[in-house]
Amino acid sequence: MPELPEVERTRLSLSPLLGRTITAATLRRADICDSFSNAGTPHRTASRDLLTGATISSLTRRGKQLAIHTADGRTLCIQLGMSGRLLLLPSHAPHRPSDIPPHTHAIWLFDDNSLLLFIDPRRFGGLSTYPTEHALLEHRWSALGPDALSIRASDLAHASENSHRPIKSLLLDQSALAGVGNIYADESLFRARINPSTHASALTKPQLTSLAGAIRFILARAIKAGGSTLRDYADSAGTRGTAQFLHAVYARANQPCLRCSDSLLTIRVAQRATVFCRRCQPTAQVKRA
DNA sequence: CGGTACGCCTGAAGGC
DNA sequence: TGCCTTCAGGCGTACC
Repeated sequence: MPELPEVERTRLSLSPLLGRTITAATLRRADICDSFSNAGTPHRTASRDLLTGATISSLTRRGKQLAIHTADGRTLCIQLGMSGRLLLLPSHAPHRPSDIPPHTHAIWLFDDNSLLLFIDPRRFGGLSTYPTEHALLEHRWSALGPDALSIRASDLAHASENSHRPIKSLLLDQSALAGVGNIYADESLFRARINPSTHASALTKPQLTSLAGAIRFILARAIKAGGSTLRDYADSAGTRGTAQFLHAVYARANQPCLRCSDSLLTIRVAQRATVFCRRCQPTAQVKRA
């Protein structure tokens, strides 16, 4: 389940594509792709622009979304969803049909004979194409909050104002901050010692500062570790991550808290399994005189 | 309109 | 052993 660290590792692993030209592209499942016209209206057309003929000029990321930019200005936005991944097959190996894994929905061929595959068994991910980078920023990324990797306490304060939602629900809201999913939300809240059910507007300034720092730390550390490989995540070179071994609470329900040894609890917040320590992340107490 | 509920989809895992 | 059910979850959409 790729979140910001896994998408960032995927982005970094695609650097061999810079300067390469797409000589052919195949869309094997049309329903994973949206195209945007110059007017910005999303629509599904018979021919979708998978950047054929274009030369890759840069690779960017905002939150969990990845964008491939080309020298002629076109932009392809890739959302990995829950089970999506990219696989880059290098040019020195001959490609056989058996090289193409199941659930491969799009294939790009490059001028050096390398192949890029978009694989997504659950199809929660997808591709969106834009005629310009501006169209991507205007019509898609404008809906995203600030990138979680550089989130500041003031950003969280702004998003938390007058919000009665549980703080975990806010962290998962990509329009509030972009990049945090269920895993890193739980990890960040544990590190900041904040109860996931706390109303966002009830957080104190020190708590917001702590939380922003925890989010940046947890995400940066996970990137360094290559991302979390829980089931089958790997970057585009096939390299798996080890950040799952750093998790303090995620998927550790009923196991001892690494800080106090109390048994970790599971509850549901915002429809998501949520693991926390009731002693290290206590429910906010009403202040008494 | 802020917030919650649901459905999409497949494979892993658990129960009987 | 094997079939059936449940769960996992990002995110768009429906709903109160």
